[in-house]
Amino acid sequence: MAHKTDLSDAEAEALREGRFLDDYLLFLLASVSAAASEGFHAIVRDRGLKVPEWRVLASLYDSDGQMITRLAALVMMEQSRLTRIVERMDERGLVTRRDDKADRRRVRVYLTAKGKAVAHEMVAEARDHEARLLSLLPAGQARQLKSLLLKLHGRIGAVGPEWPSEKPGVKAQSPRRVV
Amino acid sequence: MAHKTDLSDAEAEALREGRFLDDYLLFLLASVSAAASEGFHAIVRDRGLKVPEWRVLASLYDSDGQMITRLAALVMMEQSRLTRIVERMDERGLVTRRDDKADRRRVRVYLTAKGKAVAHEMVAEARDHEARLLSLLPAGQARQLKSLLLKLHGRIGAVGPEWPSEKPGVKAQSPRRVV
DNA sequence: CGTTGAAATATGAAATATCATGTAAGAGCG
DNA sequence: CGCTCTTACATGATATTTCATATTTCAACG
Repeated sequence: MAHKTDLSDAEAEALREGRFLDDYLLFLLASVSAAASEGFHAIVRDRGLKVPEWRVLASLYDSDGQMITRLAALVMMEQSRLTRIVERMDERGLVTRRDDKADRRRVRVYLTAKGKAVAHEMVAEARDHEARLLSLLPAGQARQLKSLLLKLHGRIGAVGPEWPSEKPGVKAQSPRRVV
Repeated sequence: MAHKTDLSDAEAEALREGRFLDDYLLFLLASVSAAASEGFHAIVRDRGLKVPEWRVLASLYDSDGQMITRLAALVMMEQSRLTRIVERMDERGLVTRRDDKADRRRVRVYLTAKGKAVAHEMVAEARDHEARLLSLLPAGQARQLKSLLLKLHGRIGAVGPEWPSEKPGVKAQSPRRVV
C-alpha cells in the first residue's frame, strides 16, 4: 500500500470533507460562465464595445424594437442601468429610441443600420467562438450540456409565455420564484 | 394538415432561422447562472451580506488564509476591488488581514470567529438552496449537469495545479487562454 | 551586494451601477 | 368622466467598480 502523501492539515481536511465550492452548483455556473466568456469578452472590447452593449445588440438582433423594461429583463440588468446604456448607444449611433404610439409610456429601442452591421459582425464572431468552446467537449456532451441548461432554466423561472407582456395592459407576470 | 398559424413576419423569421441567443452557450450560462442564483442572493442580502462578500466568505470557508491575489482569482474579481471588499469586511469584523511573514508583499485574509460563524451558517443555507435547485432535475441529470460543467471548466482554463502559486517566487502561470 | 525586473497590494480619479423616487401614461371602476 | 392604482421610464444622489499607477518587497543574476 502506498504510503501517505504529505499534506498540510488544511489540505487533508479538504480532502476528507470535500470542499464546498468545488461542487457547488451556483459557483460552478458562475465560474464556468465567467471562464467561458472571458475570451469572447476580450473580442468584444477589442471592437470597442462594452459587454453590456454587446448584450443589448445581441438581444435586438434577435428581436428588434423591444421596450426598455423587457430588454432589461432579457439582458438581465436593472432598468435604470439599461436606460443609461441605451442612451450611450444612441449617442454612438448604434440604436434609436422611438415612443411606442400604442402606449406612450413605452420606449422602444431599434438597431440603426450601423447597429445592425455591428450586431451581425459580432454575432458571427460569437458563433465562431462558441464553436471553438463547444469543440472542447465531444459533440454529444456539448449538446447535452446545452439541453440540461435549458431544462434547468425552464424549470427555475416557471414563467408564462411573455414577460413584460407585449400587449399593453396585461399585468406583467413576473417569474414565479421557484427557488 | 393543420393550417398555418398567424405569426408576425418577425416571429416567422425567428422560427425559421432560430434565434441566436436562445441557443447560444455564453448566454445560456449567464442567464442560467443569474436565474439560479437569484433566489439565494436574496437570502444573502437578507442576512446583511452583499453577494461579493458571501463569495469571499465561501472561499475562505474552503481555504482560509488566502492571499489577496489568489482570493481575487477564486472569487473571479479584480484585485483592487477585492482589496476594498476585504477592507470593509475587516471593518465589519468578518475577516482579518495578516502579512505573510515568508513574503511580506502578500496579505493573507483569515476568517474571524464571527466570520466563521456567518460562513458556516450561509454555507448551510447554500446547501439547502442547492438541493432545492437540483431537485428540479432528475438526480441523474443533476449529476450530469455538474459533471459537464466541471469538464468544460477544466478544459477552458487548461491551467496548471495552482494559480498564483503558493510558493513565493514561482512565476504565476496564468491560465493559457484556450478560447 | 547592487541592479533590474516582476509580483503583491493599495489608492486616486474617473466611470458605472444602484436605490429611491419623480413624472407621465394607461387601466379599472363607480 | 374622475379617482386611484399600476406600469414605464428617467434621474439625482450615493455607492461601487475600474483603470492606471505608486509603493514595497522579492527574485535573478552578474
